[in-house]
Amino acid sequence: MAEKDCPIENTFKLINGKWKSVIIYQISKYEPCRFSELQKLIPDCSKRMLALQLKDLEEASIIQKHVYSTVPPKTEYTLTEVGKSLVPIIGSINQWGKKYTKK
Amino acid sequence: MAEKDCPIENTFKLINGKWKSVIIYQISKYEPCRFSELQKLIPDCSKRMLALQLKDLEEASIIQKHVYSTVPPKTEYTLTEVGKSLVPIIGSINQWGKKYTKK
DNA sequence: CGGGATCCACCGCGATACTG
DNA sequence: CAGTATCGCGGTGGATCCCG
Repeated sequence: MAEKDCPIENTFKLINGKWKSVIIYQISKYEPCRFSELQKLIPDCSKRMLALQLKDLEEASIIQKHVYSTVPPKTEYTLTEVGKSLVPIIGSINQWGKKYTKK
Repeated sequence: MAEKDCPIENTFKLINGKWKSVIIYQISKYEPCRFSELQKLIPDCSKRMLALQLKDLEEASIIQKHVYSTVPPKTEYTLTEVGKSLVPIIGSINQWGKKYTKK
């Protein structure tokens, strides 16, 4: 019998969403990151998606948003401890991809 | 500048699809697995989806299908070397999920 | 600058039924 | 037993415009 609620599935829900893992990875490399920085780092992710994914990640307590209420506005994203604990996993996924993903 | 083609994204394409990672995990624990075994192990995954995902994984050379042309038919799924190399990663995802995924 | 709101196209996925 | 075929809908994500 399979375990009733699957940690794998739950975890995937968090880092899935098409861009979340990449966002976490980029933030881990360059944090703190501004919104516009992330746009440049992940050009294939639309502005809308980036905003949505960041919101999801924030609600999942994986990243933290710091808003500076200046004009023009400025925000910075950093990883939480939970988010940091995810980095090695994403790192190994990255390594695996380099090895086994051809082209 | 972001790397042009992202290994993370590529890898996620492989193990994504909602059930693939769970399928790999279950096969790694019980291989060789029959189709009906996997159905019982992952009851939330519909028969149709299971078939589709297994086909994807086979085409990605992550699993191998062995068909016994008997009556009634019998198939067994096993991991390839590539598939096995994925197991530790999925394992750590599982561990992470146990820790940080509440209820 | 850093988003949110709205509209819409696509396709992932379930339900059901059929086949070798 | 181990799949495939067809239908249909709901969610995901892109394009565009707006707003503090």
